[in-house]
Amino acid sequence: MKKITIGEAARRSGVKVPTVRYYESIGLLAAPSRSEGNQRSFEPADISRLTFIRHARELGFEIEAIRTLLTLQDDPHQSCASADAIAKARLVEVEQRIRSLMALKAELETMVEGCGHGRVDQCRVIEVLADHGQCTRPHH
Amino acid sequence: MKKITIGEAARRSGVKVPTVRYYESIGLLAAPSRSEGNQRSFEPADISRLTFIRHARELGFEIEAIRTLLTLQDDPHQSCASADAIAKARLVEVEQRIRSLMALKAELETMVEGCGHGRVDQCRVIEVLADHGQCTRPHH
DNA sequence: CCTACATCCTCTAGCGACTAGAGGTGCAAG
DNA sequence: CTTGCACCTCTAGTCGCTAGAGGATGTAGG
Repeated sequence: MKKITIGEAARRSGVKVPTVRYYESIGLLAAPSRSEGNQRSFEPADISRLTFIRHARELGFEIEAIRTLLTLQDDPHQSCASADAIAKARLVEVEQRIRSLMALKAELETMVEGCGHGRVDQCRVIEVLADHGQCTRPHH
Repeated sequence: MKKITIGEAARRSGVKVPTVRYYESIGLLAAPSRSEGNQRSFEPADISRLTFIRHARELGFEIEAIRTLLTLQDDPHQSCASADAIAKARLVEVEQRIRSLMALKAELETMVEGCGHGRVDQCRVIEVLADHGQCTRPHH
């Protein structure tokens, strides 16, 4: 068994070194064994776990959701309903966020298009911000 | 001149009371005059400013960007180019965020659809998270 | 005038998920 | 043996608020 250093683990999993330590500190990752010189020595399973976490984070799952997903993964005989529910909830969140960002985009476009590149007193950007009634779509 | 209390200002601007104080503390809003009993007394101009801030925050502008936008608004003879640049930068950010969320949505949908509602060892949700190679689209 | 109650005040600490930096140790190559 | 990088722990900072403690003020009713 060759020792995997934290730097190596970071490179393989795509999680940054301080973040690996952070995950250990909050108990998301079990504390690995140490070398004689007190340096962390990871197992291949830790790399998988870190990769799992990174991927879930990229998908926008919160740490607490990931914690739940990881305990599910650790016990493969459990029902998959919780995992499903977590993913579905995240999907709803993402859909809502997209809708809200689309409305935002429309408003920003109006602002930017309306900018005559002159002085501030004729600037549509400032104007729209100052007076919400100017928004073409009432979205918030 | 009738005195506008912080509660009244919050109600009129849609910014919460502690947030109004927070904005004052970071210098986004000038410190208002005080009543005999040391209570804040706002002017109508403060309400406009708070509304401006709230609107800009809803559009996702960062506090520092809003600070710049506000100084622009305070001096209407300046060129509108900075305001324009800030808005455009925000637009680009929003567009990128939308694209990334769309990719995410697609991946979450695959996960949720693939869930057979059985046990974890057959669960696509867990599986996809564990092994990124399973992603249909390589987006990150 | 007194009391009840809402609203106000300041101050500190906490949230999530890291990130940065100080100050020190381990280890491998030349 | 020294150079220099990677590692260690610990604390504090980031952003934009939010929560709570502990106390003062303002207002309406009796």
